[in-house]
Amino acid sequence: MKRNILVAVAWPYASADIHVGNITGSYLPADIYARFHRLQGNEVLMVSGSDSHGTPITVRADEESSTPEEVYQKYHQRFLDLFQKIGLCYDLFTSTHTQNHFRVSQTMFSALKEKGYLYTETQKQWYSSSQERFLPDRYVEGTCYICGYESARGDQCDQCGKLLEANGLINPRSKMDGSTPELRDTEHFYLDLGALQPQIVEFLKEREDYWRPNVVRQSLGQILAEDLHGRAITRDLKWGVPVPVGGWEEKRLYVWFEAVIGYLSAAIEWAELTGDPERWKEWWYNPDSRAYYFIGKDNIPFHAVIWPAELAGVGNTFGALFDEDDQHSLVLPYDVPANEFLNLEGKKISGSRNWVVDGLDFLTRYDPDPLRYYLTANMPETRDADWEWEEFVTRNNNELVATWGNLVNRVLSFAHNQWEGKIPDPGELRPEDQNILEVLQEGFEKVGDLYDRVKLRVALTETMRLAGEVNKYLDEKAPWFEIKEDKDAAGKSIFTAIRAIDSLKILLAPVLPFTCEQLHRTLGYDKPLFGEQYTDSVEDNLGTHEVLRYRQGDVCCEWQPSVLAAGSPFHKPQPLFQKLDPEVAEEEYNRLG
RNA sequence: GGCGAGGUAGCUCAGUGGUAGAGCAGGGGACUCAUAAGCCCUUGGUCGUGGGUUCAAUUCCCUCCCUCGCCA
Repeated sequence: MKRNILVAVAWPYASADIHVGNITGSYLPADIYARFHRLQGNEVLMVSGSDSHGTPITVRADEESSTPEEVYQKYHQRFLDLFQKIGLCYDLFTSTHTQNHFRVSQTMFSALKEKGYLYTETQKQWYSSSQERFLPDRYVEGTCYICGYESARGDQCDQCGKLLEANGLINPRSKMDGSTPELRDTEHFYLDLGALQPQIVEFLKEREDYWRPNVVRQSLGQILAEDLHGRAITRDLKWGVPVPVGGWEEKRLYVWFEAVIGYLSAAIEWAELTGDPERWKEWWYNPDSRAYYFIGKDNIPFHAVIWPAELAGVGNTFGALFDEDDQHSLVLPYDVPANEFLNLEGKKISGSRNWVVDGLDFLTRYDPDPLRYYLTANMPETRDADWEWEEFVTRNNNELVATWGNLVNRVLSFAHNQWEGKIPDPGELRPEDQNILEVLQEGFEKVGDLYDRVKLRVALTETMRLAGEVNKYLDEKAPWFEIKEDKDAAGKSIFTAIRAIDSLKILLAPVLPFTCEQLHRTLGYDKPLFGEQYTDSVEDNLGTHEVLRYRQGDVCCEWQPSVLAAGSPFHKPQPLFQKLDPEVAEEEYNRLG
């Protein structure tokens, strides 16, 4: 039975480049998951975009004497470039700065308001009269009222480590221009999480048995211990989504409230772009569809608590306001398989201290599949992991080149030389041949189950173990001896080995799409394994935004063992992977810091 | 302070109520189809500490210690 799978991927904040930690945290696992389900024949919709609003972008714009729009566009373009190069097959990677997203976000806001889950409250906040704007807490500095440290930030003191009430800072000054801010009243809308708490607790408890413990227990434990309270969802800002209420023209929706709505708005935009504007409902209004949210652990509260609260809160009111469908509620997250963090050589990744492996920079020297492989083999699914250049080189050489790449190369070279580029006809297979093919067949179930449960790291380990089994089989049969005595016997071995390789190709394809596609062509297939990525320009009343799209097209192969036929032609193999000089590890390490 | 995750062979990690596994690294061997890759054999661990439940715990419960994260 075909299933609708929504692969919802974290929205990168458009004010910094993406590094390997970001990639393995959410983007890569999402892509692997989407590719797996595409091979399964399920209806996959993978969406995300650039988180384009918020104060840091306006601050960056001020620093660079440009506009928030220019800042977000710059990084957005770089995201599109990177995602194509590492093969992230988004059905739509868009932006929050679109007319469509504005409309969807404002509808969510209005629906929550109509349901009574919003209220307003007035608070005091630092206001810079020189800049004529309210300052976010972290842009105010002053003397800590606890320890007396003179350069405490508005939200936290770096000396005593205490979190501060910004209003209490002594001698406050703006980090922007050093001027002295004053406290002013400002009114904001709040999301009444307290009122939504029972629904959230029920939502989490229903999923407690299959969610990752660090995601669900943390959230649930915290709520049960301390209860939820309202959170402001508007800001005094000019850049962002306007608040759809009269008299609120000077304020915007707070990014944390609005960005998560992107999962819904991107699906709606995708449907519009494909010319089938109702199609997003197959994922969002269909109670049998499953929504998976791939995020880093820093985003857990927003996806395990706040976004579900927004969705549960609107109920069927979103549809009623948006497209006059009051029969359906929006689908709640099925799973939030958040990853932990990736450290780098034992230390926290830090862009500003150059302790980072940047995605685009990496790809100027290495191929995407070795990156995807290493990040998957080492994915921080249950706890923080560590990127070590030495391990990257070792795994590349020992596992990709030696175990898998060499298996492909030794079999196909031998076969191509001895059978003139055609797959030998094996006649009747021997028990040992059938045995290894059965091992592979069972692999499809086992590995498939692991992928499905988002245990990508183990799925890959198990697949590589199977590659090892095929190497073993080959050494036992030793077709290079068989051929001297009995070419038919060698033909059986080689036929079996090629089928095994062709099957392994499918098992590995979610993780290694580029090299599996190459192998796929070498084996003589006409149609590709996957569709193609492409960019597109979309115009609306906010301007133009580039998007990344995916065209599934006419593909072949499903999540099934190989049925490659005897006699079919194939090409002489080219190495799938480059062996790396061990010195590379040291060179790369020396680039850091 | 509250909530949570993790502490298993030199390294990276699996795993289970019945006295521990993989890969890499280390040691030895036979072979040559292959990017000197692959294959076979092998050396490594009182499964953080102290208790408890049990016929039996690394696996369940509690204390404590260490690491990391989240919240106020």
